[in-house]
Amino acid sequence: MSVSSSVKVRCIVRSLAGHYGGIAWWPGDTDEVMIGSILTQQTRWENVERALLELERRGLKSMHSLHTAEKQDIEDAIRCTGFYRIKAQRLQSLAVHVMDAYGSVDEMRQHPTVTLREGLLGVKGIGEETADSILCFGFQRTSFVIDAYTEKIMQCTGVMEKRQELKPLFETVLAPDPKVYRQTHAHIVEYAKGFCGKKRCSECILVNLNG
DNA sequence: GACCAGGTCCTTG
DNA sequence: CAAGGACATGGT
Repeated sequence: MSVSSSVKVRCIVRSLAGHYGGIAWWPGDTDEVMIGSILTQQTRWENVERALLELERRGLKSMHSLHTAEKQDIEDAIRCTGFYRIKAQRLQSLAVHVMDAYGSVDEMRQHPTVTLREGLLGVKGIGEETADSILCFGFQRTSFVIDAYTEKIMQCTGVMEKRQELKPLFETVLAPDPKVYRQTHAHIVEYAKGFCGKKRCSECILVNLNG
């Protein structure tokens, strides 16, 4: 990673923090974050919230209950998030992984981030973004989430690193504080939804926030 | 009706 | 390895 990229990212992070300040994001418990991370794949958050309510109503909003639930019940509960069949499968695969490898969500907390991440990535249907979302927002770890918004903003601001390079770049720049990681990602999503929609993403983030 | 949403996996060239 | 398609519903 080049020095100039680090400088740019540092500047962007600071600008976003100054603009948005501290915003609460994903206050839910660990089980809810794990489930929501899968449901939100390629899906609007408002639809995910409805599915979470429906899962709760059916007593399925936990790794423990999903582990033994009927697949059909899960599908019915999450239909409104789209890709409901594959997502039901992914939720159960995650639940099986959690229960088989650790016995419980609470037991997972005892393990180091790299171990948890490796395990999560081994679950079919959990890629880097979903794994990092779970670690960052569900387990309060310093594992930065790179999503399509982050990638797009980086392109708009002339940070040339490829997607794979962005995670280490941010993790070099950010203070090693879980709260900073969560807020920075939240800031990026907030900004992107406002300025990086559809076609024109020509406005530079630094101009928008500072000029 | 077209197009997109906080991805991931599988198949091709 | 990069690119394209599949998975599916709901909102603009």
